[in-house]
Amino acid sequence: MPLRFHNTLTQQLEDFQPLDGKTVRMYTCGPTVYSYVHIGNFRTFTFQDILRRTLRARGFTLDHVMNITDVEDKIIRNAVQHNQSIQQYTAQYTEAFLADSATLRLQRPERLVFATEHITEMAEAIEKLSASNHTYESDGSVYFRIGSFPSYGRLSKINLDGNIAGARVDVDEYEKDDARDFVLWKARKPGEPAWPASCGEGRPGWHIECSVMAMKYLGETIDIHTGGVDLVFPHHENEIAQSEALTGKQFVRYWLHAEHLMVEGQKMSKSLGNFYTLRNILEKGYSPEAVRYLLASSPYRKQLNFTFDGLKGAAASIDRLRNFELRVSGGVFPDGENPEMSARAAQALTAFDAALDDDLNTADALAAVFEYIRDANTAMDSGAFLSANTASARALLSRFDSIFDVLKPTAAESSISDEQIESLIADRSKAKKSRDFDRADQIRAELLDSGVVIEDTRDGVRWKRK
RNA sequence: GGCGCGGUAGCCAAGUGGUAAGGCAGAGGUCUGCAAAACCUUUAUUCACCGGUUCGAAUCCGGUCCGCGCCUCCA
Repeated sequence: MPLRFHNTLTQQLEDFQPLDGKTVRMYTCGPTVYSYVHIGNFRTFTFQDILRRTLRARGFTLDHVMNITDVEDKIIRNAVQHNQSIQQYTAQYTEAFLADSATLRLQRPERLVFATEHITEMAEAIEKLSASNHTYESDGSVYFRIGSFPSYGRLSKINLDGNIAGARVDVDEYEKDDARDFVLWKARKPGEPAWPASCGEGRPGWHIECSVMAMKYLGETIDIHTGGVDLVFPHHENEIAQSEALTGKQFVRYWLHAEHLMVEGQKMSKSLGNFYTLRNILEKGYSPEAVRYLLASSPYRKQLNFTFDGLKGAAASIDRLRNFELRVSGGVFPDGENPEMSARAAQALTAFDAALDDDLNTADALAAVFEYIRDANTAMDSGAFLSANTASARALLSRFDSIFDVLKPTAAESSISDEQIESLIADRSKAKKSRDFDRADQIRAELLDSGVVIEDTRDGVRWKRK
């Protein structure tokens, strides 16, 4: 089955193929670095990571660009409050974002690009748009006239005719011809950072940065563009208008949008007290892998209900996967190969890939892995799993982890070395042999205090760090 | 008002015409010095509700109710 994605533009599942058949040119909307990125943002970024990894697993080369928005109203306001330049102010949150992303094992895009490093290109783009009558100037600011772009609204299916009853429409803040016209260049205001441009000193609007940076690095037509659903309108709609008004070519072939995350069944908001950053959650003692698993386990087009029960469940699921991996790598199996078990693993691998190919159905992909694990465990218990079957089991786990990336525990500072652990386990085995179970249990408790779990199996003692 | 996503067991969640995946949690059991791990059994005659189409519907159609998002630079 071919790789298929749901395209927001057509609202249909479509077979995916990059324009040149080989390299996927992908642009993902990154964070605005005015504060710590929250867990809802990371739902979207985790989806982008699963997308990246799946594309690579299908053999495509990736050219993935993510922007960092480092000039914007909130940034300016906060920087002024902290008596810092916007560069100083954004640097710390860019750092934090990259660190958090690494904690969640999000692969770095091929290029991270910063808005403030592309002001010249943005000003040039605005100049071209003005030359072709897509803009107008008002009080020193430059606006894009959506009336000049007939297919405006195609992505978001927004109705441009008539009033938007019930909607809040800003009509007075700027002198706009149409309420939905958007700003390309904001005239300089006292105390704000500004750059010189032919249309006057000022700073770029938000939408223009993505168009300019995407096309600079990826070309006029790119394969995939992603973001959260809230970006469909107006951000992505505006990107299309600007870009296609500039080039006359289709800007993006596949638009993919991640649904939002809810927290305990409610919209995440500061006033409800359910607003979390990754750091907030890790401070409560949850592992980064559990967070990653929870964010990745639900398909991206469904709202995800983030709960602490769900996090505990995610951690338990990871334990099950890791226990199986330990059993495969540390178990002693009879010689030979059971062809049925090898076929079972191959079937699971196929099902895993097929689920991901189907618009990244991660829940279905996980089911394929868990079903295999149950069958393999059963076979191990009955002696039907043979030594040569470990290869196909490992192949499946490896494929799984190339996408989900949760098997390897995050290294924690440990007070105890592997040698000390082995030595204590040897002591405990001696104690057990002489039926001194009190001593044996005491050693087990000591190890547990140091974060080491030991388990007695048929094939000897196995241990893992918690 | 417009556009969009969704309502499946205690919780999370797959399944888009053929007779309800998977994970977590719970109960009982096997194994074990104990524990853990693992396995087995068990937990939705039923998929928000009502009507229709069909041999057959969680899946298609119509209607109703409910949740959420967007409709001003919020993932």
